[in-house]
Amino acid sequence: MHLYNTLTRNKAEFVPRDPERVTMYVCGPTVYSYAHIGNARPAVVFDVLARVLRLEFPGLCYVRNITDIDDKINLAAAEKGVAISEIAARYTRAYHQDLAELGVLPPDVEPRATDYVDSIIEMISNLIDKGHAYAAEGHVLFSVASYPRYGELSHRDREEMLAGARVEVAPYKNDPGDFVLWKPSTEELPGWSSPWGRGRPGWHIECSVMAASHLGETIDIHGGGHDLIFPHHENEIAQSTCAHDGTTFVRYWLHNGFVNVNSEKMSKSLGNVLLVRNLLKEAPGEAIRLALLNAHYRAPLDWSDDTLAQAKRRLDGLYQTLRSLSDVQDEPQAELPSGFIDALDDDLNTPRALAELSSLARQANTTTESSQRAFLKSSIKRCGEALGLLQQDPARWFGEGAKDLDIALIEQLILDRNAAREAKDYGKADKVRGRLADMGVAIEDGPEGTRWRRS
RNA sequence: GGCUGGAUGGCAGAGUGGUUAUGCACCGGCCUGCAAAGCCGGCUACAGCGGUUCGAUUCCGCUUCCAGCCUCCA
Repeated sequence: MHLYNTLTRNKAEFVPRDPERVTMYVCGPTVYSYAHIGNARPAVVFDVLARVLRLEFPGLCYVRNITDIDDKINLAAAEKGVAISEIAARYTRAYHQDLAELGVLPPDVEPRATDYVDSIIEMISNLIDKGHAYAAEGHVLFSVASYPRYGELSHRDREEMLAGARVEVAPYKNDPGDFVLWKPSTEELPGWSSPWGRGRPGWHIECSVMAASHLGETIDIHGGGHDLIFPHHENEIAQSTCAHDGTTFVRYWLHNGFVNVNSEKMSKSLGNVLLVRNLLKEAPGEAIRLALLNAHYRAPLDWSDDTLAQAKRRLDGLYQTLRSLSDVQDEPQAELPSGFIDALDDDLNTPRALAELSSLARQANTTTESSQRAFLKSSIKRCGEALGLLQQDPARWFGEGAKDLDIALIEQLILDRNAAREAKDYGKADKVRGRLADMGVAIEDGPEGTRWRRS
């Protein structure tokens, strides 16, 4: 498999340090509000990467953290008048629910920052001892000047960064680029006692600590949103590398592109933040997942009014094919077609993989030979599995068993209509079909009788 | 200002130095009582200007436009 590494700006073959235990860390959410589509993208993308890696490396250890200590959480708690822990718990739960709807499998480990404060304090002390950090006015800051390779990931020069600085530099910083490892907490804010007084961790340190705790000093893959390249990941590199005496922190850096909404950046000030839970009212989670995978993960994805509907219709077609294959056996051990594998092995090219999947569906729709149909069904299901799609029963996808539909009535109406057709009373037959259509039910007459689906 | 990455058909979105992406929508045909689904075909796409080349959407340069990051936003 070849992956594009942000650090080298090149696609390179992925060769794990230890094929028995491939290590991947992805920056998870800060739990201060409901997940939006931009949070969903990395979750889905790296879920697919984990699935694909596991095909070759079953010993993959995938860690995705929850950052449950952060000033944004504190702010949300103050605004809503609830306890900070309650905010974190509430949105962690919501995050899990939303991702489950999108077919995202849980990572192997999901550490929470607040469980690692002792280790965070330990790493900070270590950095101070080694001369990479210093305490000032209750804060502890990382000294970027002590790490000459700072800026390597984001391709930034420290001098140049200063020229473009938009923010006032805190007076306790030795260097404007220094960032906070630890900061003091007031009485009402969550805090832990430390050698520098009661306080809480800064933003970046928790990921360095959790990654090292579970995956060791060097990890194979580290992923996250494109915006995290600077400063978050740049700072993680500096901290981790310095704390571990120069040991390589991450071998492959992967970053997913942003989701824009109608060509604009999604932001609270523009009021165009698309929450996963709201999108789930418009379409099934699987359609959202497909929409996310329809673009290459590194490219920006523009979410327009049409995006979800297109994905939904495409899934309709795919499930239609699976439904027509319900008479043949699915072979769970079937191998993935090479074209499909090649696409995913090429820096996780999901659009190309989806094209392969569509091609299999077309073949399945064309052929009548039953062993060939069974083979294609198995291939489609295995491809779907790798992408986290097409795993439900087509009947379920098309709405049978849905609570808001009266199945018995639908079936009775279909019987009525077929009786009318038998009697060549097409006027009545069409009238019944119209009634079903009003209920949101579409009818399909086939050689094996009439079937229906949610329209 | 600095650093990245983009500009592909009605829409979404891959890819390639010369041959079909794929999907959605639309149009025509087949099938069907009619539809739907499916199948077959169509819809003459690669921002602009130069250069390299037998040949460029694909390589190089320039221009225009767009997006992201520049200390706590996935």
